[in-house]
Amino acid sequence: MKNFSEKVFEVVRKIPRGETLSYKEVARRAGNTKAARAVGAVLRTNFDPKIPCHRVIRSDACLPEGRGLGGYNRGAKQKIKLLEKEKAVWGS
DNA sequence: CATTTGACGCCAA
DNA sequence: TTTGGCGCCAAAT
Repeated sequence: MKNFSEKVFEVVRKIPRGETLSYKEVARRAGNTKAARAVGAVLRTNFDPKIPCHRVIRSDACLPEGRGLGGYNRGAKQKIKLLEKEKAVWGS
């Protein structure tokens, strides 16, 4: 049994290239479906290039850019760029 | 140790 | 359909 943050790191690390998971999904895999918020808090605090946190997006990311895909410790701009580069498709 | 903040999500009006 | 409010969890102050 690991701490929530550790589980989150594992799940995010397991995300295959070109795939995207919502915070809710990651939280669910981590053990708490309602901990979507906590997932963001952990990812924001812990920097780690081994963890493609840019593949973790909001559930309502399909909405107008006003909300964006969520934040990113390296800049939301970079996050979107990476997703596009990975040919990842999330909503639409 | 208690309180506030925040990369979220869903329900109600 | 769009806007507002509530709930949940973990980390920071």
